[in-house]
Amino acid sequence: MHYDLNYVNENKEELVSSIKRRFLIPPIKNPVDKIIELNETIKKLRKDVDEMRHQRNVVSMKFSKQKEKVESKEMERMKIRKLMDDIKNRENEIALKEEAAKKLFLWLPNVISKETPDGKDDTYNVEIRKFGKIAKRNFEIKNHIDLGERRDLIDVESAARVVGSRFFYLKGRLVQLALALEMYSISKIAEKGYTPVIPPFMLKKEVYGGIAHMATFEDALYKVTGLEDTGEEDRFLISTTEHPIIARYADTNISEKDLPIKLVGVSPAFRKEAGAHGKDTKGIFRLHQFDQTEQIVFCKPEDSRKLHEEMLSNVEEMWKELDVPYRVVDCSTGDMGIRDVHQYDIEAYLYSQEKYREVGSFDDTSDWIARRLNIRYANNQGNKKYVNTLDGTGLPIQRTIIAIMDTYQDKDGVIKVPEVLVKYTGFKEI
RNA sequence: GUUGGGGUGACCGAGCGGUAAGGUGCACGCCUGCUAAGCGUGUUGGCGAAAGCCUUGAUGGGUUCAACCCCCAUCCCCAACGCCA
Repeated sequence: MHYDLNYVNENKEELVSSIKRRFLIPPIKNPVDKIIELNETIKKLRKDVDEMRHQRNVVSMKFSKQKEKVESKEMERMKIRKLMDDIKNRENEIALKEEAAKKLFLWLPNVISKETPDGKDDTYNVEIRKFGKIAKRNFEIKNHIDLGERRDLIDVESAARVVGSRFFYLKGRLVQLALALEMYSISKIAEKGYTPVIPPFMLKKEVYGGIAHMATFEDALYKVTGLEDTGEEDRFLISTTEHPIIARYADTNISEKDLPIKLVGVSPAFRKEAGAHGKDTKGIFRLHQFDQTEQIVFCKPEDSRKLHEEMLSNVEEMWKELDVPYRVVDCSTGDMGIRDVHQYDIEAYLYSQEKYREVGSFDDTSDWIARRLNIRYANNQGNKKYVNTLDGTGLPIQRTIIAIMDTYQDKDGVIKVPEVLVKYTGFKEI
């Protein structure tokens, strides 16, 4: 876990304003000032320690040159022992201050882009554009649960019995549809120059600590406990494909010529959804386990704007080809992730709910993650800078299935397979 | 899992108690009529205007005035054997 206090000095106003615009409640009053203050103290202590270390090195050098006879070796040794004790004390002090500063630093959100609309929740999100006509139907649309159960394609009840709520069995041709959606979206995005990746589905705690807030451990992540007798460590199931993919780059220096790195991952994701009691409890809309494809980009700061738009347009292209009505919204300050400078959501129209529902999120996290994970590149002046990271959903498989079931069912409950998927499913209807 | 061998900068690669060779790549500067050439400087991180100081050898400890080097623990990689979808 890496942290960068000077950054706080340099971005004081922006950070303070960002906290306010996001309606966040800080753990202490004026956290930004406190970090700056701690930073000053730490620097001073470090200087002391460096000075003392220097003294030790000087003596040590004398020993190494046999020419200069060291007089009273014992005295020198004693002196150094004492010096080392002092150093240890100072270092303990530094460690304490650092821990406090780190805690606050980890809490800090990213600064917000000026263009982001202000507002405390998603009702303040601003619609940017819409695609597709919402068709009139002369029969009643069945929601995916009813349709899925009747056609023996989805079984959540049995899943509830064996694991609990918010899990599912997918059956029959819906399985091929799910896999077709994975293949389709990976292929589509790979065509745009993104390298496909299947990541590990678990991460060590220390690794996860860098990516996510401690709070999310409790609320979002499932823990896999290691065997005690072998001392095997605990791991956490990933809550999004992006985490293991980004983590792979922690503490690395990327050659400038390798940027941008564009990746498209596929994996399941596991979420506790602790804050979502009562929301979307039925069916496969909000799940503890789901599948997704996801775009991840590492780039230079000056390219992030462009690539943010690119990731969004990659996915809009898919929804257009799937021919499902959707809209794009610019997320308001209170609705976006704390890592984000700027966030777009894409929402598909669900006929069964007569509403647009989220099916993708596109995050420009600037260097927020890179700063914490220490991911840099050398620019052409030779100095190291933090990369920018971006992530954007490809397709959330289960939600996309819902959208397709809603859009493509006929009055008999037969679901047509969208044209672009047929080459992956091998059949035209379900 | 067992035994053995290893982990050094963006990358490759030496040294094996006295304070990180060399090469490739990259950046900056120079040189060349042209040229896939050549020369110089820089390239772990921190503080500093700079000089400089500190730091860094998978990770964490220990021994020592001094550790990449010795000792202990952990992680990872490779080979062989075992186990296994």
